[in-house]
Amino acid sequence: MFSEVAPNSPLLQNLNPEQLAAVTLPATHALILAGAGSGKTRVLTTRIAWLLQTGQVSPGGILAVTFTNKAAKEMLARLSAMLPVNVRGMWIGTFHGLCNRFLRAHYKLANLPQSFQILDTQDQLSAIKRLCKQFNVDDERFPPKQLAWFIAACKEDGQRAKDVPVRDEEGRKKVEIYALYEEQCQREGVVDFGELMLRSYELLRDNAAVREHYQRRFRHILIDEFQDTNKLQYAWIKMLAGQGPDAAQGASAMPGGSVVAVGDDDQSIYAFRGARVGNMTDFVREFDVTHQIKLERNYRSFGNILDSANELISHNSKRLGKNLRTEAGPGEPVRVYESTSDFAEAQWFVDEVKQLVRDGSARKDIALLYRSNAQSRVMETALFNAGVPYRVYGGLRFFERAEIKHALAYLRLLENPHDDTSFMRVVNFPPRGIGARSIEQLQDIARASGCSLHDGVSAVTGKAGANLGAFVAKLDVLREQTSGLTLREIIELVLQHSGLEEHYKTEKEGQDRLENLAELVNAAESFVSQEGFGRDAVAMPVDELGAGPNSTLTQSPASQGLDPATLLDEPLPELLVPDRDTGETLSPLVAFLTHAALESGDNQAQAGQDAVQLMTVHSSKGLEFDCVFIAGLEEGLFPHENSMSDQGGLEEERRLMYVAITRARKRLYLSHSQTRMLHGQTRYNLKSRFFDELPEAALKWITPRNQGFASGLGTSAGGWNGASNSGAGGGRGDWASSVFASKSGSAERFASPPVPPQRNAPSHGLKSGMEVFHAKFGEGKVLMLEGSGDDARAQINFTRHGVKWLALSVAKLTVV
DNA sequence: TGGGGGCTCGTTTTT
DNA sequence: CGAGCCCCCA
Repeated sequence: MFSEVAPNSPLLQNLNPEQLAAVTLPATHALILAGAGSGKTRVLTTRIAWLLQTGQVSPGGILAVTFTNKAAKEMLARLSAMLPVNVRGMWIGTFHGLCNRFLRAHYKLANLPQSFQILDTQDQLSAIKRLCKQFNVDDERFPPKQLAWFIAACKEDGQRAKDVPVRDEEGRKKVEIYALYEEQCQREGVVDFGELMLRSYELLRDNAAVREHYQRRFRHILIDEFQDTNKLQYAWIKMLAGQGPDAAQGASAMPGGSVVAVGDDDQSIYAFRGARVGNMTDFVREFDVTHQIKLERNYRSFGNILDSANELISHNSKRLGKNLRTEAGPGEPVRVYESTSDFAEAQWFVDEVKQLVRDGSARKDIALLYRSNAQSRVMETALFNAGVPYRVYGGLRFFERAEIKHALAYLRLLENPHDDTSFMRVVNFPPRGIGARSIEQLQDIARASGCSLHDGVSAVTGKAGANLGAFVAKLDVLREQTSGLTLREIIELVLQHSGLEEHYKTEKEGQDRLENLAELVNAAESFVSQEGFGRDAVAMPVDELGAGPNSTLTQSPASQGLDPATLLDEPLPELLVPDRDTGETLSPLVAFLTHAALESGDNQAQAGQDAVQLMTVHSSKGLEFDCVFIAGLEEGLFPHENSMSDQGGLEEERRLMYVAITRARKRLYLSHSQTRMLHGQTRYNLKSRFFDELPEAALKWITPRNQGFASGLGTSAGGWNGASNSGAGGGRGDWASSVFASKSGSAERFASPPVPPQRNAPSHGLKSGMEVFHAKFGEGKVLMLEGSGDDARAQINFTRHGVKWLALSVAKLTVV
């Protein structure tokens, strides 16, 4: 065991036995099931540090993959804090970042221009729209969004257009468009996110020399958030690890490195975008994984919170199996609140936050989580009115803002005039009299002669030709003027001469945009200095890539406390890729543009302030807060109605809830509302079934009884009163003592195990289709019925008042 | 050409 | 209800 090499290494101190085992695993394939808050990132980084320190591998032999830039950065930061090692030689980054690095190094073999640009989702969509227009695709039958999704899904599955099975005419057309889109991207020298992955994979698959080089190089492959990998990413890893299609052939297979996959099947919440939890079991089977370690000790939350998470997730059937435990004691109960309306819920939330802040909590340690973005509005309004600083995550990020995208488009055209997506974006921005007709004319010419829009301009005649010519001339002049300038100077010049700056100066809402453009200059400046062209994958000199494992150590091994004898410093076999001979480096501009595409930047609104954090449950993954509020826990919202049709969907919702619960360190609040404004209509929601899946003993119901709907519900039918309180609390009428079950009530507490609320046996005698009369809303027709007993509700289409949901225990209805 | 009015649609998202 | 999109009109 290598662990004997450095048994007393300070690195290994304070690790629990499972963590220690994971850190010091032998060089085999292993799966680490890392529960929420179990110190996963620490284990990953410590393992890398330990491997380096014990001389089992040199930095060049490490490949560590994450999903987000944030995770990659954190890993690098922790690592350089642990070891005085140059992180340059290691390949640590996101899947896409590493694929980009790989493709830049082998751009010729990948059949790409060295300065290829990356299309983000917006760019990809506009490229598809342009394509559809050009080929007269009916955008009713084939919405560009759907095509974009289709193409991305194909690529995630590793399928080129020719590989996609065609079943019907519609499928054939989609595949045809996919093929045309690929052609267009290739012609324009751009790649989308999926293409970064797919083309890297194909290059590894098809080029034995390249494949074997990297298989030999990467002795240790570590993957974070493995449950989120898609099919292609898993195939890519298999290829790099020498477990690809040719592995079984024996003789020709190169010895691949060890793969340590870290993940948590209970936190798999991205199936909707192609993630395959099944990769975890596939991995165990296909790599003959013999070492599996569970990290179940949680260092984040108190017992009641963990009990809730454990109990909830135990309702899922497809699990690898894992139970979080803590030594921190039970802590406070999980507080549950039921409100009458979404407004009331928001008001309660704000009041509670104010109280927490008065009691000494920092606002930034308080988070509000919700299932869908639309829920933030009412909460924001309440916070705003109360003057509580808050920050909403999600939304447009820095490099996605229109003015930034415009500036980047000019910059991209300097590097690559054939980037038609960028050309289209700014050909008439700021407005310079080039309208749809001129552009159509140009597109026709370009298509006819198979050239880029830029090259087609010279053939356009008349006034349109003159205007277009002036635009292209301006670009050409800019290109000349900026050659040899620093990145900062290039951007400043472009902002001035493109007319962007002038345009936003005169626009009345332009001040913010001008500030953002100024920020772009800053971003470029700090990219050049801080990222230092090496820490960041994109800017690495090409000749460093693929070099031997020690070539990137800046200090001698001995000076780093490494034992030279144990370093794997034999030179790697020559790799016959032309780019290595040239020693060319990427221009700072290309590097910066790549950085902008791969790292869309923070949404910097109110950053840095001590503000309450608002976000969806999805974007809360990986974060933790002292106090967490999960709001809108209602059937249809959470679990979301669109996910409830199948078992898999419901289980993913449950995992989502599990993620949400496990964000909390000290205090957790759950809330649901009886009514909610949705799509401009008041909806009457049942409380989420997830309440029925939580341990009663860990909960504390804090809703006053009988507050109900007596206070009035505006246009509603009078709504609920306390007695119909969703059956939410037993012990009705006694809320001062207020520690009781969230569901069945004290009378049934010792009865049978939790039973889902009955959803049959209506007692009201209504049926859908019946004509009814309501004192306030008049005549209507029953559309739908839900629930039973006190929870029974009917959806009724009133002739005069439209569709409404009514609580039958309250609404006075008579059958006509 | 571009702004405004009318229309539709409405989970979750990173790269 | 409100955001984003498209089309039409000035």
